Amino acid sequence: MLVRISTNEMKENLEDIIQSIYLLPQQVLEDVLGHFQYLEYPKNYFLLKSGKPCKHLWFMITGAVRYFYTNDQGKEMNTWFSLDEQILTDTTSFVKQEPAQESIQLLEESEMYSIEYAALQALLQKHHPFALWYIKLVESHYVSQIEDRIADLQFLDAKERYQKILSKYPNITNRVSLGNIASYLNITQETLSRIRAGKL
Amino acid sequence: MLVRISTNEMKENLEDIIQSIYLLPQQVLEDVLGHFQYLEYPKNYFLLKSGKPCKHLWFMITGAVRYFYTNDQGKEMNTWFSLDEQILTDTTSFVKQEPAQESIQLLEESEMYSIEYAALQALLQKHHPFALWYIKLVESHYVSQIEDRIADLQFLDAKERYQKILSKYPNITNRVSLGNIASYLNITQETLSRIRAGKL
DNA sequence: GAATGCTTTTGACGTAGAACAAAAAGGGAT
DNA sequence: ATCCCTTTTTGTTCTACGTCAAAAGCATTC
Repeated sequence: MLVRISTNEMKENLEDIIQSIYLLPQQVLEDVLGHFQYLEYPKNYFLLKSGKPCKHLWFMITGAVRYFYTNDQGKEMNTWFSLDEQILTDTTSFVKQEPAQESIQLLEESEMYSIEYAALQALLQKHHPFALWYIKLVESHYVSQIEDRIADLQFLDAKERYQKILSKYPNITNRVSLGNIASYLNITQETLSRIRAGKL
Repeated sequence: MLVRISTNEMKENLEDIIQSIYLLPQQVLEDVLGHFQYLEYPKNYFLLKSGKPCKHLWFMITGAVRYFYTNDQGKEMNTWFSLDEQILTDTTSFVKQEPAQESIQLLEESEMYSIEYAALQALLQKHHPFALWYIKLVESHYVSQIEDRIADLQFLDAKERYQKILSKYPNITNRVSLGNIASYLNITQETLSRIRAGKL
């Protein structure tokens, strides 16, 4: 499923998000916006399958996705959730254009804008302000989120990590199954069920 | 301790490292090199203390450092080691210029080049190619390393993580104490000692 | 509303690694 | 060599969480 909407309607949402990262001159902004596409995808759709290079950077407007690895025993292990207004990509695969080790799957029907790797690279070369914009994006999106996550994994136990994701996404339990959350927390669903029941 | 060496001597090492990230036009390169400083610090020196904003990006030439948090109980917990030719900074603190949550301490006498945050920002605004250079730096240094680390923490047990750091830094056991490595692996030194002895 | 298939909960038991304690093994200095 | 101080190893006990198994809850569909 893929729906295009009018350029005007599209611009409003996306423009705000882009300008909130780093203000671009009007002329650069126009050029940039022209390279984004509006898309709607159904529940369970794969934005990215492991083994393929990640060719897009997505700006999700509404929806929910999970990132996951498949381990040697074939078990899927969630590494991340993003709900609603978030920037999505497999950073490692995207920046190197190498096969991704993880997959990105929708947990709900979702709407988003996307830009292709090649278009992004061309814009970086063409517009100095866009390069500065992208630096801000990488710094704020990739880096800060990810470093937080390391500290969590290293210092918090299962219960604390559960509380933390609940405070980040208070309604996550209504949108993501217990099994998926347990996988993200790297505990079994039985253990998460007991944490939830207050037995741990 | 702080030693300045001649501009010529300095340039050679640093220039290679910089150009290996992304090739800069000669004129931009000169401007950039002029903003780096050569430094030597003694063992146990703190490049960064938690609570202070991280004002520098360091290019270590030789030496060894640990990154660590201090938890609520006052226990120091290592999050990372860098040995020899590595780029060092507390990314989160550096990009936001906010107080750092972690500290960076030398484990050996070390030599490095550094550039200040303000100088870096000015160069990014001034030179489009330097902005492209910095994007490469962030993508390769910050992002790839960090994402690997998450996968390790999430999917590998203590023994596997130990083997992995050994394969990254084969001689790490000669340069970093067992206690420091155990803290990085998030296990006790007793457990690491047993892993080393093959009893686990 | 019975049947079918997911998701979540509960129970019993096993285990990796923590915590605590104490012994052993290395270095330097004198 | 001897003393002192740090680092590493060994032994014992304890606990959070995993594993396996089964039951309960909740939707869909016929």
